[in-house]
Amino acid sequence: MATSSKRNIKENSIIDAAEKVFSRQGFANTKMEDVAKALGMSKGTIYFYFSSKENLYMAITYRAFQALIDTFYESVSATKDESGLEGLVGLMKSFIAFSEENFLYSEAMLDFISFVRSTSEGSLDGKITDAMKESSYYERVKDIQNIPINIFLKEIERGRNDGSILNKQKPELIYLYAWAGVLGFVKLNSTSGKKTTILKVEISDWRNYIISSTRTLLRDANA
Amino acid sequence: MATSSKRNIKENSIIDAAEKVFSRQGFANTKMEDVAKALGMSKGTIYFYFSSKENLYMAITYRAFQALIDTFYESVSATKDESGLEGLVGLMKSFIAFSEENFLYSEAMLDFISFVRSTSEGSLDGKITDAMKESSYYERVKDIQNIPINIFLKEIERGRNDGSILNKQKPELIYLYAWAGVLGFVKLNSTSGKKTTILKVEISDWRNYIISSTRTLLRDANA
Amino acid sequence: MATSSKRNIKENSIIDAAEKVFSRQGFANTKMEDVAKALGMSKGTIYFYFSSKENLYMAITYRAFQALIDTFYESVSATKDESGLEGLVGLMKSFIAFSEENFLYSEAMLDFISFVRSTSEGSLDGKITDAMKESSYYERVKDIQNIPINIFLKEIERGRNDGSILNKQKPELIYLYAWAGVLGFVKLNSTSGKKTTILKVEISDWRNYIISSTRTLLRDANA
Amino acid sequence: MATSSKRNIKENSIIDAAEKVFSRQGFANTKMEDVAKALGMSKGTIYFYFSSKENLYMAITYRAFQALIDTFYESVSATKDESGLEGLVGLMKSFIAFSEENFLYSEAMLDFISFVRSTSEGSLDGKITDAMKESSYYERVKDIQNIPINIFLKEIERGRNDGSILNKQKPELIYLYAWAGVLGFVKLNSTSGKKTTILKVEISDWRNYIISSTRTLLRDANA
DNA sequence: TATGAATGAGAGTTCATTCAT
DNA sequence: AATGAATGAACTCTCATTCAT
Repeated sequence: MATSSKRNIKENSIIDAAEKVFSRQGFANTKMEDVAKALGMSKGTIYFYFSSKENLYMAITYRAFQALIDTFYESVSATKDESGLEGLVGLMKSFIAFSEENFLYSEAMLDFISFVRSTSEGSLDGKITDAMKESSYYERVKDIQNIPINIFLKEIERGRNDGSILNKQKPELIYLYAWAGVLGFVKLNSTSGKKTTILKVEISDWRNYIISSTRTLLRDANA
Repeated sequence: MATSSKRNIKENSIIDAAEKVFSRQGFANTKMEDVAKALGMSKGTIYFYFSSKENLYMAITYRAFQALIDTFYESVSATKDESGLEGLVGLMKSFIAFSEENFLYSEAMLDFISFVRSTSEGSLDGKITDAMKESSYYERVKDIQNIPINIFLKEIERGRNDGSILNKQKPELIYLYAWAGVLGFVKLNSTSGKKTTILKVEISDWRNYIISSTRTLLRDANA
Repeated sequence: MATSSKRNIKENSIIDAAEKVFSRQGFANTKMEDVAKALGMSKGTIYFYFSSKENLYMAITYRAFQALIDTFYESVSATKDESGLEGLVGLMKSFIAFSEENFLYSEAMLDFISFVRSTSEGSLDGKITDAMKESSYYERVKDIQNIPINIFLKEIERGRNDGSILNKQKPELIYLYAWAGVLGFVKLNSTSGKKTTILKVEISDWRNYIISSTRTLLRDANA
Repeated sequence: MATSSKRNIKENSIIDAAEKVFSRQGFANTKMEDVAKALGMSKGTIYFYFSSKENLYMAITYRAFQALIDTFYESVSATKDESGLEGLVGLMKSFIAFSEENFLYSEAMLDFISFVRSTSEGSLDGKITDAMKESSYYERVKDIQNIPINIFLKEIERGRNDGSILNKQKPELIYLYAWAGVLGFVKLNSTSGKKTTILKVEISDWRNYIISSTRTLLRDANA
């Protein structure tokens, strides 16, 4: 445990640094050298902990899912005394905040699902496929990727049971719609630095509108 | 004029090929060599017409905006006898179809606005900035980038005037919300190859739900 | 033809240089950079002509077999009026001289047959296998690898027919025995630089003994 | 002595493991890590006992010569009541069997003599030279490298004295000829895995032919 | 205009060796 | 004695871009 946790600490510090550098420069524009420099260590050391750049990214992806799961559980717990609708609204708020604060995580999760979708059919480039799949984190991520979705679906069910959600669409569809809206929101805002407006719209107004639309749509039995 | 149009023809054939190759393999995974091969010409020739890979991408971006503008005008024209709400719904349908059929265009437009947003503050990597801005297409794209938005906004106005749209939000906000939803939709579906479902949801159901939500939200005075 | 031969000239000049550098430093100890420097060109240019270091080595291997074949044909032609035994002796002399003058060729041919033997059973390391087999020269070499052997075997047959060779062993066995002797001879002499003795034995005496043993064994009906 | 022998035991177990791994994968393809893993110890520990990878290989080389010497002595002892010719034939049989069973030893001995020959003139790469010579085993090997040769030569002398060997060539030359034949034999058979034929020739036939040729040549006063 | 050739600055990865404990 | 970490120089191969003709 002692040894193992020491190693874990180091691994985590590497992931920490990698997150920062990838966030700033993007995955493709970042050399392993950059990550090493940010840590004051040598490239070789990073490879001692992570077998490849892809694997390092996968580790970040794993963190991303874990963090989202934590965020979701916290949200659910905070709204457990309110209606299911408010539970869902809480999830949406959390999701938006999470995605804005961790754009890299948002990208990583998207990359992952794109990757999984693409490879389940054998398209895409062979080498990337292998590099990804050989990552020790790949399976781990696969194991937890659906947890956020399930949390979301459960809240929909709760809202239907308590009558706060009248929308009759398939829960998964509602999730996809919500996810897409959040994804588009952060994509359009990304690399915006400290900007607070886009197209003369206050980003906070947009954020609020996503929430209010969610309410509107969930309450509407015909939506 | 004669020379110029000859040149234009050549340029367009290069863009045609580049679109195909980029669509298939993605921009980053495509070498200039690949584009040249697809054209049966040499790399050098491409550089005779396009100063850089970025510039070529910018040319595609320009086409993307042009194509979207055409699509939007056609939609507006096709629904000019219907209500403003239906005009907007028509735009949404067109937008979705356009994005699905031209994922590369969708990406290019997103890249462009991300780029513009990022550079107006001087963040991002220096080299890309220069390469992009030196592109002869850069200014051209800047000139037309807002036309789709304006078309969209005009339909909202029309809908408000004819009473079919009761939603009181700022038109730009409605546009952003719509754009984000479509963007998320295609992003989550991209690289899906021939898949027709995601998370057990029929993609066509999702598409329909985007439309019906649009109607719901636009009609709702409190949304 | 003009273009093609120009390219061929360049390719050959690269192979020329590579031969020299590999001969001096060995394949493994030579960087592509070294070959490039020897040519006064850049690494990239070499990769323009040869897809990999392995492929360059394969090109050398191809040359090696071609050169041996030429040498054998010349020898056969020079001894066509003598007995089959003398024909074979001539081949041996040629073989020895060839191997001494072109140690790299000797090594390359040995590597090739070792490689072929090893892969026909699927042993060896996967990556090397692929790199080798992807070489455009691989198939070419396969096509000609047996020609020297066949020339050798034909001379044995001729010698049996004219009564100069009485040895009754399987021709292939005689070839293997001869090959092994020559191989061992050059291996033990390799990297000897300008040395003329080994173990106080004059190399020329050794060379002569190989020849005389060949005669002795071929003439002997009981050997 | 106690400490020293403890150390010796450890050293030997490392050499044991290294032999296995080098035999399987070859020296160049083996990482120190692989050897460590095979031993269940760390790389650092290996470096505690062996100053370098080369040094470890030198230790193996030393073993190789020792083992060959043992083998030769045993053979001589087993044939001491037979003629000198049969003694030599026995040595050849042993040599062949030894080389086939210990291909790594065969390679190591060849590398050693190539190395010695090359450095006595200062050719070859500087770094390897230093690494080799700094090896504590280097001198040890030098001290015993000629023993197998001397054993061989003594048997020739014995054969001449008892009249069983009529061949008048310099003994060292006979040794070189024999060594080369065996070396070529194992080289051509190496990496052949479990193959029992080469060029449609049974390897056992080849083996037998080497022996019978030896007899033929040694008996022949004019060879 | 067009092309084949050439360039050269990387980029990821490897691994023998060293070091701190 | 032993180990896990750390190092950093190599090394192959890539590819946008440029150049000479």
